Amino acid sequence: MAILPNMNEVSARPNRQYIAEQARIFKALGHPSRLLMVQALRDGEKCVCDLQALIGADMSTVSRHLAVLREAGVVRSEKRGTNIYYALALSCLATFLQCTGTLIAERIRQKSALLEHDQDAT
Amino acid sequence: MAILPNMNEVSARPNRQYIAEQARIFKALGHPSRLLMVQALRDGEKCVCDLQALIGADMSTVSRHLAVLREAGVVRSEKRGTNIYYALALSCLATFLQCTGTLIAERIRQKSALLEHDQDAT
DNA sequence: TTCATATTTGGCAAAATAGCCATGCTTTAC
DNA sequence: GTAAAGCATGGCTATTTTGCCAAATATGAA
Repeated sequence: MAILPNMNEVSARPNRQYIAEQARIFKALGHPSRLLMVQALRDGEKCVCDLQALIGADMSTVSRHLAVLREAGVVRSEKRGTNIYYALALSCLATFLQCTGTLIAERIRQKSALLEHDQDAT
Repeated sequence: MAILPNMNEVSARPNRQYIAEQARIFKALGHPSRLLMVQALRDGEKCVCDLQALIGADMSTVSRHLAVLREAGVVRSEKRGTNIYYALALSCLATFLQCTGTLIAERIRQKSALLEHDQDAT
């Protein structure tokens, strides 16, 4: 029998492959264009053309970004007719986006307030 | 009054700064060494020396990684005596790590099974 | 003060990433 | 069959990231 990763062991002391895969997910999400596409996919699947319109970059660029997301397992793609439709494949992502979103909004708010204060002082 | 980001607007149609900040968080987490440190910090704060022992890279490398995490707002640091202690600053991260962890463990399990199957066939 | 310890920062070379253009592939329309 | 539409991929350059060494900084001990 092959050496299978033990769930408990994984949780306690993650092995290299496990960490690498998880980092891959974060890395895939760590680009504005890719994150924007993922945000959009929360509303439902979209074809590459839709996502290209959203990003406004070359089709080839969008396609590569989608490949990164797909290979990380963040999205999945399905071909129907002449189009390829992408959809979210990481259900728990929405919650996390919501949470960080709230935090970031708060941080941006505070930073704006700080800038305003500095302007008042000068 | 300064233009403050509106929460509703942010949720519906994220602006550039918002997306960039959120992507920054993911990017920071998208490196095996940084992710490993963050995983370790779930157990509580640690000094840089602890984290260096965990990663096994040069101290300067670890310090740089920590700076990336700190600037993204994933961790915060506090100086006490001659040490600097790092702690998680993104509470909702633990849940997401748990969720993706389960998913990844399952994927790795399936891939292992596939490899084993291929070996049986050859 | 001087020394040792803990951490950050400057600087550099190697590696990875991003984005564009041109090209190739696949499916539908004609 | 040919043409067109929708995506992916090869290939290239510019930029960014990574990781090390050396040097700077800060803090506590002697």
